[in-house]
Amino acid sequence: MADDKTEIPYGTLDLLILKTLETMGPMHGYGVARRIEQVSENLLTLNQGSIYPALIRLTQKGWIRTTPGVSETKRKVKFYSLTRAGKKQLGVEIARWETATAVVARFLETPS
Amino acid sequence: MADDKTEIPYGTLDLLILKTLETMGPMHGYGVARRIEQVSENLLTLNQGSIYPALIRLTQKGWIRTTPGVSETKRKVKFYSLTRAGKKQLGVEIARWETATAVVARFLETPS
DNA sequence: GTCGACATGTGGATAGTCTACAGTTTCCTG
DNA sequence: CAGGAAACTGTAGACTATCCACATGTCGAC
Repeated sequence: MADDKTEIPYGTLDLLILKTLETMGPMHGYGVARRIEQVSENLLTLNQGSIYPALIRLTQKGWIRTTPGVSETKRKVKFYSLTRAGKKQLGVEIARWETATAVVARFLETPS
Repeated sequence: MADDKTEIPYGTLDLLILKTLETMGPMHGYGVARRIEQVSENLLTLNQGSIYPALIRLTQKGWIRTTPGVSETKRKVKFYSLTRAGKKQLGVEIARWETATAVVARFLETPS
């Protein structure tokens, strides 16, 4: 039991959030979390304890910005959206991820 | 700023070590580190402070075993080799890595 | 009015990397 | 043969990003 559960690959949450905002436009945190679970077909379960600290971190770095608004369900929420710096950062993160996977792939290709 | 330097993707060091030992047979820690840097074409720089704790961790989990020996350069070294459990674990780690990359890839495929 | 889903947050634990230091052995060079 | 470089093993402490568990508040439905 228990542990076929895949967790967010360490360090990729920023990437996933930025990409989600780029794809979907402004969203509130809860919605981002839902979207991430949905796209991953529930392979990833995203705790609140992960998403909000991450959003705060990204805001502090200037990659996303919040604007107050009202959700589809009429609740007051913070909408997060990509800044220009965030869009640039997304490119950086994608490149980093691709480098990382390429390196690991090179090991796995090696025949035993 | 400064760094385009790629670090070991968090959590993959075990995988890289196990795979290296599977591919190369018994090696000492220093050799494993060198091999990892070499295969990655120096994209990854593996600190001693990372490799030895990892080797100890893997030993404690029973995935690798040490035998004393002598290196090609005539120094007394510990040779590390895969145990049967380690070989099995390697399969687990590979599967986990592939799941993780597949999930992230699904996000990146999404057109902006 | 209260209950459940929506929504945002915080505190502490955990884990795996990093930097930086410390030490031994063998070979090479002057 | 002294001294240093390179091979080789290790430890301590910081840091970062995730996790789990808890706390708070809003709104619509019943």
